[in-house]
Amino acid sequence: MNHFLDELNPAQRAATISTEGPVMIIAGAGSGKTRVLTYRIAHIMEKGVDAFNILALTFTNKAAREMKARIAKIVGDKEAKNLWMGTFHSIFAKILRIEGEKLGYPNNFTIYDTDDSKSVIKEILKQLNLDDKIYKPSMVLNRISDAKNKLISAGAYINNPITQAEDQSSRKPMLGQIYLNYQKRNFKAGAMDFDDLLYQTNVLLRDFPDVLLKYQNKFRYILVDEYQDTNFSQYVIIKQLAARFQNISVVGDDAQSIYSFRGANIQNILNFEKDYPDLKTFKLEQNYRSTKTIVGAANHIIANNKDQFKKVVFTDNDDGNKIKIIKASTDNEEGQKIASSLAEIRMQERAMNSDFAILYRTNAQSRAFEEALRRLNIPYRIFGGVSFYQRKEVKDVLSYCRLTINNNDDESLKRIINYPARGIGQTTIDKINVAAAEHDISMWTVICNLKDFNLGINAGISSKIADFVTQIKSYSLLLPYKDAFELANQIAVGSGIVKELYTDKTPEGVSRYENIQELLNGIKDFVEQPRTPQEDEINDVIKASLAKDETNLFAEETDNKLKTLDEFMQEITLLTDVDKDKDDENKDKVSLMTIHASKGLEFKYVFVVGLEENLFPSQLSLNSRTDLEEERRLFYVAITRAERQATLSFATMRYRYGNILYCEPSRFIDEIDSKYLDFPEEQNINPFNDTTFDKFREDYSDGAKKEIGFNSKNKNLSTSSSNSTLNFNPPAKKLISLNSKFMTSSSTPVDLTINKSLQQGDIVTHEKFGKGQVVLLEGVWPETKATIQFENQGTKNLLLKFARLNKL
DNA sequence: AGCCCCGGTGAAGTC
DNA sequence: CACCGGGGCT
Repeated sequence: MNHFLDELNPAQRAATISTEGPVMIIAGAGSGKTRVLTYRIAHIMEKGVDAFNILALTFTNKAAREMKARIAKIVGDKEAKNLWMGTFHSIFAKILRIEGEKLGYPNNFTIYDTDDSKSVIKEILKQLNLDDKIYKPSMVLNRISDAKNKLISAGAYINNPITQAEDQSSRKPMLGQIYLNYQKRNFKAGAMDFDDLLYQTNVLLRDFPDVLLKYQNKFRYILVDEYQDTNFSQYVIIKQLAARFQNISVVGDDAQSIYSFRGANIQNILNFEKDYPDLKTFKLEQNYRSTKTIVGAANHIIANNKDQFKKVVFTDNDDGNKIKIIKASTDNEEGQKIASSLAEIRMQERAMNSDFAILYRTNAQSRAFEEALRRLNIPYRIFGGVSFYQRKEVKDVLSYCRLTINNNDDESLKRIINYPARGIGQTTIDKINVAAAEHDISMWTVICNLKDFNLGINAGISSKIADFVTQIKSYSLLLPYKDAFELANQIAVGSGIVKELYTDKTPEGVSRYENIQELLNGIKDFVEQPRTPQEDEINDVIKASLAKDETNLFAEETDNKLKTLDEFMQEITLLTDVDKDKDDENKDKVSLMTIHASKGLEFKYVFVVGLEENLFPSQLSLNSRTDLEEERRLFYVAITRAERQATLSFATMRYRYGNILYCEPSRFIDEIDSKYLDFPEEQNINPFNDTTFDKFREDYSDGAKKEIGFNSKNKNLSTSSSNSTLNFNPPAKKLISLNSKFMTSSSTPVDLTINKSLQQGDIVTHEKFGKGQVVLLEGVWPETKATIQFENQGTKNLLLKFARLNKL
């Protein structure tokens, strides 16, 4: 049998066997990067290194799983299982579960998602009496996120003259204070946001040399995939961990760096060379994935960027088909043309649905393709977009789970303390919230000791709150004894959510009910899968800490085999879009996703759609060269996903933001040498003549200008000279809204004396419904309901204490 | 206490 | 156009 090293070309082989010391591998698209990474790990293990001593950081959990499976085939399942492999976020979340108590976090800390974070920021704005129009929560969160990814603490932020000057000049001087409060609040709630997982890991490694040493010794070999997309915070973690043994290898491709918006920094590659002067660098330049046409076109595209490493990607594969350009008149037609082109290729090439991907710049573009595919009965799966875990009903159940695990999780508490309705109103919740903020404690602590706070909450509501506390406590006590499925099921039923949804027989209600079932099924699957060794390790630590807790009387009886709810929650919060694919992997479906999500994947046939100026490249990227270059790298990533054939499409008109927008083909199409391209036939264009294509573009932009010519008033609304918008504001609609405004503003106070004395048969007038007759009176004042037959508006049931009536 | 309707506002990519 | 928050309605 061949040894696996024999499968490699000389460059790959050299990169694979150079296991000691710092190594940088610059790997072009499709050059066998994953194979090298996999074999490197296998090779290190064959040399006798224990899998427990190897840390591999990948971009998705799915990539980690697949790589582990490949390694298992070489070194055996048992050994491979012991590897520490996963995304930065999931690996360091696990380490923080073990070590976080040193930083004052509970080991069952909650991970706040972006919604939670924004909600916390909104509260802080309220508390500080700041305008959320000026301090937009998403903007504030971005700013905090940036700071954390640069390892700037709240204190440092406030004391830093540069950030202060920036915030002063943007009229947001309180950002530092918000950041400080945000950290305090999250800490108090025992919660970390995504950036904290990296930031707090840095704090841990900085402030606890013994911990640093422990992990330096543990992770003797460190491998980082997609290194071009790491940010400063990640870079420092790696640098610290590798400092002792220096067996650090990074694999990346500067041409595929597409995440600068979340702090990724190409500079990390350059810094790497500075940090490790005795670094060995390898270049993988032979592409095994794609045809000569695709590789050639991709090289052509990327050559337009100034910032790049010298690298020549080449292939010995066939020439393959030219890259087809599809022109559509509208976004919907684009969907149809892509779907039928897909069906045609599928038939001609006898391809599977799963051989195809449709890649777009923004999630909002997916709709037209979904519709067209559905019409042709082509099964598809869509990655990203609104996640299953974001659905209201799912989040409700998960909030119960989160609060059960971490009672201090204020965000979850607020969500469910009155859902399903149990008579704890907004006023009460506000009081609790204010008290918690004042005393710097969690809302849970307040409601557990309600008597001590004198909040003016009456006995009735107090007892309802006490019931709620008892209920959650009963779940928390069960955590160690029930598996995740049993407990989640008990929570879903016991909370009343299942009942509430079950009684709702509307289509939406049924679908919500099904989503809860799906969630529970997912938890069941999770419970049935055995733990990995790292998960066992973390489990031991958490269970040991539970045993220390004297309030937990039965901790020593805990069944260690049990996969518990807290483990499930950890797992799902850090899934990437690609990881979240719930479908059976074997199902034969077309993949729809953003180009960002497609990174690292490959498909035989790829459609890159929406190639229009201001969409791709995005208009937000047009202000700076570096942004435009990132956009171009994104296009490079898209094209290089294709093995056999790539197709590009654009529409000349599309709906966006409720307007019709006329579009011009993307400059990126121009940037490809036309010898690689196959233009639409009806245009009768000589594909070997670039100037003809320029003309073709001008025709479209001219056409657009002509068509919107009558609407010149609106022209100045558009952001670029070549795109114009048409605004549709039907006058009729305006009138209606004016009318209703008029009606509500002229309202008069309700005369309750009249309402109280109404009798059956009385004739009344209502300012909205007109004239009518009382046909029925039910209930005792002030809950009296009247059924009134209006002359023109039909029969209405009105609550008399509210209804604005006059007696005639 | 919730539901509904209105008007205002925003609109890229993600762990 | 889609989403959200506010305020009116019952």
